[in-house]
Amino acid sequence: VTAEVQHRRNKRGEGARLREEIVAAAAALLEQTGDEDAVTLRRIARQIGIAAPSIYRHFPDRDAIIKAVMATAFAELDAILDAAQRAHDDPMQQLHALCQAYLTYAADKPHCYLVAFGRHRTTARSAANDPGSMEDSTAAQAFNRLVAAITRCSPGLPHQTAVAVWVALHGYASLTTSVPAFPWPERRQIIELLVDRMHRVT
Amino acid sequence: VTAEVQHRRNKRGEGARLREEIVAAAAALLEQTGDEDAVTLRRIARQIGIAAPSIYRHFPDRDAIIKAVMATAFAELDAILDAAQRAHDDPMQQLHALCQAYLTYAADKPHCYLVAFGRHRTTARSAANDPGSMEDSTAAQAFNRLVAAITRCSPGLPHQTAVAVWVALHGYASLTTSVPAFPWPERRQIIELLVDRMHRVT
DNA sequence: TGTACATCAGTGAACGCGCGTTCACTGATGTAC
DNA sequence: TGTACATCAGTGAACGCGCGTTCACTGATGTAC
Repeated sequence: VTAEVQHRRNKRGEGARLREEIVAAAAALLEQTGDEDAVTLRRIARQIGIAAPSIYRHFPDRDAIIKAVMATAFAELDAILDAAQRAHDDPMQQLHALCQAYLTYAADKPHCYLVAFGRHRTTARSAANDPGSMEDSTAAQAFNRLVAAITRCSPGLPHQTAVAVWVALHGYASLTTSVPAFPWPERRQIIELLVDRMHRVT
Repeated sequence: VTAEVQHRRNKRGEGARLREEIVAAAAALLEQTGDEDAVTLRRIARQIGIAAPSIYRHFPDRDAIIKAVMATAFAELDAILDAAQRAHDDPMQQLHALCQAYLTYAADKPHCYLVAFGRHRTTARSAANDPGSMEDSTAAQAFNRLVAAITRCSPGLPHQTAVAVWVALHGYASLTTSVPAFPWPERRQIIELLVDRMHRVT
């Protein structure tokens, strides 16, 4: 198992293409293995069919690749949430669509999602050096959509309610991946239950 | 940095003591680093002040140590939940205490908690070989306490409601650790909100 | 149209590292006589 | 009470591995003249 594919050399000026291939391969590796540490330069290189040092033309070090993968994942999620919201006019329908899209994304790329929202180590590390880093702010951005949608639906205590909904969505997304053997209710059922009970300020 | 402490040789028949020290050191390492892969035989040995091969008197391989740490964590959590529940007679107070205890444990040992309930890789791996493994069943055990407590409080749809509560607790526990920069509500507030809205079948 | 050359995309060999694990061992200690 | 010995707890050196990263390089390709 030396190389999965033989890589075709890019043309003059198109070297940047390899950058995308590297990020895509890293994301695929992360999704397949579910292990951030399994995403090594050498495995990425092997998957693409290039030599490992070629990566250094595009990234200063391994960590930069991981960060690029995270940035891509967050951008995807954000785009999906945005699209889901725009598809409806009614605030309640928007909220439903938002939750649905959130869980669908997490189910489609479970490990990318888990690493993106659960990488305690790097968050802990980077939080010491530079608080409010990319991850935190983009996580906050995804969250702010939910806050806004929930605020539109229910007049009272929007922040706490939104936190409760987000927290439950994240918990469902995480646990269905971590403990698949459990008899989980359907996505739609849990969303209906959550939204139904949460949005009413009785 | 060769050895943190010089380890005193155990007396004849008391060799089993080292086993506990190994598990404790591994748990401490996991909690400090937040990274399962940082728990290496050599680091454990260094922390205790023994030679790395000495570990093989007590564990067949590295994986067995990690499993022992997980088993200990689950046992602790279960004992804590049990104690919280026994401290009250009223079902509603029991439920509150249970949720409180759950979140307190997760806050005290955040990384142990996260790895125990979020180790997607090993769960994925072992689920292939032996479905319904130790982790799953013990996770289910912790969960079944919640189901029982919630069932006692509310007559309708206990399973889905219990899932919603557990899922929200897990999400809160995970995200407060992963995204500490966020303006999280207090533990008590989120519990009151959850229990209050969830247990009423309107 | 031909040719020299700068540049760009990518390579192969090598480095030092920490790791899990194996092996043959050492030396203290309790026990049998 | 003394001593030989089996056993138990733990060791030091070594192995092969995959890793991130560095280095001097190769060879195709577009461009200037």
